[in-house]
Amino acid sequence: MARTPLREPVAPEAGNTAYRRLREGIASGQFHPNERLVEATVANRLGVGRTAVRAALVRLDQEGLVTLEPNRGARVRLISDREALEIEEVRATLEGMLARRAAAKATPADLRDLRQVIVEMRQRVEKNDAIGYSDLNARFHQRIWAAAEHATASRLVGSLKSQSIRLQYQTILRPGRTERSLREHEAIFDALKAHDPNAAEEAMRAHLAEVQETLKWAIEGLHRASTWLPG
Amino acid sequence: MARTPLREPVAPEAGNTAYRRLREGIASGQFHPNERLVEATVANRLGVGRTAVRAALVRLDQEGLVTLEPNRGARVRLISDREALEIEEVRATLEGMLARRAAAKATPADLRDLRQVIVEMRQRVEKNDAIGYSDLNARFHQRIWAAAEHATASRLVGSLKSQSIRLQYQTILRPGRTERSLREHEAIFDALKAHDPNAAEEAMRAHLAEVQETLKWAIEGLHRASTWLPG
DNA sequence: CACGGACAGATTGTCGACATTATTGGGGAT
DNA sequence: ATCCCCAATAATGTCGACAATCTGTCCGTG
Repeated sequence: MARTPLREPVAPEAGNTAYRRLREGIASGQFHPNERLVEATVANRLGVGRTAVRAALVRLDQEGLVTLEPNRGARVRLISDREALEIEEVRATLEGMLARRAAAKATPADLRDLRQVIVEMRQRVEKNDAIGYSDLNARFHQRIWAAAEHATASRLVGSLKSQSIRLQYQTILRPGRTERSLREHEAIFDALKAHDPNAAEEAMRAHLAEVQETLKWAIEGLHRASTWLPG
Repeated sequence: MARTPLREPVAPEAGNTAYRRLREGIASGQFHPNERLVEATVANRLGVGRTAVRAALVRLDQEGLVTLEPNRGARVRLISDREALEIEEVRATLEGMLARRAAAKATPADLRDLRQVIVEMRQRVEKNDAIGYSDLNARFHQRIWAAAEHATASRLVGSLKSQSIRLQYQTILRPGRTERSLREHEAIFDALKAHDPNAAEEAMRAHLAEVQETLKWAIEGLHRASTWLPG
């Protein structure tokens, strides 16, 4: 016999929702870099209690999306240009290792999925759909992580990726980037298919070196268009 | 000369003490692997409020030292043997990269400090002081991270290290390990002094490959002496 | 006019109380 | 005897209140 509650039940997972929405808000730019995150304000805005916000902030601090200073509150963490490059460098190192392992361990199912992603990528390139291509790009890499069966490295790489969202959209837009990117991905796939660890790591590193170059290009572009407002 | 600081994320006063003491307790084995961490109990034991414990648990979960399941509480995370090896593998990859960078960037001050550490290491080896050697080992590696000026990678490696404390003491005790380890460290130092990136990365990887071997040896040893009960 | 101390407002840190959810153990029906 | 359902219990999730701390401003002093 279900007893009627006196009050509409609050979200049963307020903490989780606070975390997800805050994270989403930061990723989508609703909360700007260096913006102060006042607990009470955020709590109101998200419709949850301050406790939930606080827990979310601790998590995001550990993840590097937010900085949390004692008695001085939280701000959206601004990933410096230098740090963005550092992140990309670490990512290249780790993903190279993952590609190596994936080459040794890839199953037919892994290869089938990857081939499918490549096929879809070609379609997006033909349609000049850079955004769609970007999604597929993420899927491609994640599929390799899964094939490598290396939970530790995968977790780290995933965490790094979430930190570098700020510049992601800039890099997508480089003219001609998608075509080159597609060829690089094909090279990676070929190496995986051939179960050649050295080639796989090499192809992945070459690919991510190109991504680093694109990132530098994007950063310089932002500097050149330095028309940002004080405050 | 200004170096990029390796900033540990800090949290408030009581929360901070709760975090540190819990972490210490897990590292030192006061809290056993898979042991359930009931918030109220831990709060009493540490003499802080439940809120502080909860915040600490969130951080430790994010760091990988405890697992936190919704509505089901926290337990000390048992790092599986496989995971320990994974961690060591990632560490080798990242520290190899850091050694490479350190070789390019090392200043005379860096090299002087490292040489000093090596000198002290020799003394500990002569005195058969494995524990003291282990401390110096940590200092040696951290000094290289600092020289590499790569905050992102340094933070990750530090976090990994904290997760693999469980087996650390086992690995120290392997007979003859310290002597070999010393020689490996000397090789790393020579490469850094010569500002030879390739040699530095190679020496570091060789060193950590040996550490991985020792880890496997320690794990097998524990299996052979498998007379302990799951808590 | 510059400097520094102290006050006021705002924000974070901590705690205890209450609601919600999992777990355990017992009782009854088959 | 076994299984299922349900109360009792224990632990977690959430909230509001209060204390501690920080920040900016105003005012008196030199």
